[in-house]
Amino acid sequence: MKQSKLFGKTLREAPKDEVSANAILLSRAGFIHKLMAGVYSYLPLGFRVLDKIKNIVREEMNALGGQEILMPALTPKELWQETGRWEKLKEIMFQFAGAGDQAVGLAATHEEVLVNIVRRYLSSYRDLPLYLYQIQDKFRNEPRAKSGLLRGREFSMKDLYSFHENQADLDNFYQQAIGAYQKVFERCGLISIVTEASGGAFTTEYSHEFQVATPYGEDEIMVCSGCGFAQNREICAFNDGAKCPSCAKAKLAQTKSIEVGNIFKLGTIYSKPMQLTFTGADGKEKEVIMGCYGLGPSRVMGSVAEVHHDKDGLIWPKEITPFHAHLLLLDNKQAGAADKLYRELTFASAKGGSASGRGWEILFDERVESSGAKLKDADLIGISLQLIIGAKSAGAVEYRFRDKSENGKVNFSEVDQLLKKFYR
RNA sequence: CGGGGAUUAGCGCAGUUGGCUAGCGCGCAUCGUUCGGGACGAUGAGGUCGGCGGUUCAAAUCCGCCAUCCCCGACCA
Repeated sequence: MKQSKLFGKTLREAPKDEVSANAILLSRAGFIHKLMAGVYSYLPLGFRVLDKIKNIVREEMNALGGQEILMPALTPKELWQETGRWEKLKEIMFQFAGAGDQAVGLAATHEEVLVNIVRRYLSSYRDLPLYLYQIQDKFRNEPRAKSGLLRGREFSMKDLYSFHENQADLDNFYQQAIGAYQKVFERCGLISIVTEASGGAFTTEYSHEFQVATPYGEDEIMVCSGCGFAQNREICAFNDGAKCPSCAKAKLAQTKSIEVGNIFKLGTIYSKPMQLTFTGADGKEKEVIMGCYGLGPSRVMGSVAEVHHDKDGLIWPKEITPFHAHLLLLDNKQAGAADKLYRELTFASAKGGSASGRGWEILFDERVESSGAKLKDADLIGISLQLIIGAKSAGAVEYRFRDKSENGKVNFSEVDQLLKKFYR
């Protein structure tokens, strides 16, 4: 991608009123655009990052055995009445009149919609277990949207639902899901803390939240530095500095954090009222045991921006960087060489898999701008690797990792190797 | 929903004891000189001053209502 053609511009100044790092930096760098409180558009750079996060989620959900589907956001009142949630969720759900005054609502979650589908197809224990998920925008009429992407009224969510014939099978899958979630967050460059939290109305057991420590988080958790025990402060019976109830060695420390995922054992809370049953091997009809597993890609993106930045701008972890490299042309005398390198790196063989095909995602800054402006923009945008062609690089290519871990020079012919070493 | 702050050009802001044609910086356009940490000069385009109503000879400026955004709190399957 040539940067002169890239839609979206960096802003020298932070948007008025924004305070959170993710809102300021993602806006300034041209990743997102706010339409109204808690509702954002994703511009080309932001869309690339969000898409990469979603694809990581897809890979890990598929590895769990999940099958991706897509459900509607627009839903009828009658469906929600089966579980009593039309009333229960009326504060948080956008509910309004559709055609002919039919009452409809934008789904804030999808248990009812999915159970309605599954009960149509599921009849035998042979159909279980079953894991279905979607990545879709959720709508929640939050009383107060805040902190950029961290709390929105429309936001991206991956929701996985599992269906089992018994509790033991759910328990087993639930543990696998915890592992998959940790893998997703790790790949996105986040350290997630598996935190026990209230099961809410779903279960007397704890649910588990995946929390990322950051001062801009709205949750508070108690974490043991020794054994990894963590509880949401809402349910924790111990105070900051108390001895860990789990390992009895280290102390608990209170930390602000942002919840990027939350998983629940639902049991039969939905299958019972909606009559989702199956016939067991013994010929008896039983209620399906369910679990649900939420993860917010847009909130992950905001959290990464909160955690990975410095005074100059964003610092994307390599798996979700909008481009593999930011190629900066700082010396017009070398425009030809830079353009040649850009074409070589981005060239993807038509046949696919050919040795000559590189297929790297490169943002090539060939704009008519001062060198200073290009360097500033590159740091603000935060692509993991910067490749600089300028008077100082003297016939070679200077490279810098945005996290400042490494820099140096390589020959033009060695850039592909450098990329391979870092990304593959 | 309670409390606080804000709303003037695409973005960030100045301008109120009410007064002539509403300014500045960034960005944008044209030309020239620049080019390794947001270059410089010249010229130019761009505004129902958030909305509605009121006071007045006269309102960005005073008064009332409303809307929106941000922060703190409440809330957060």
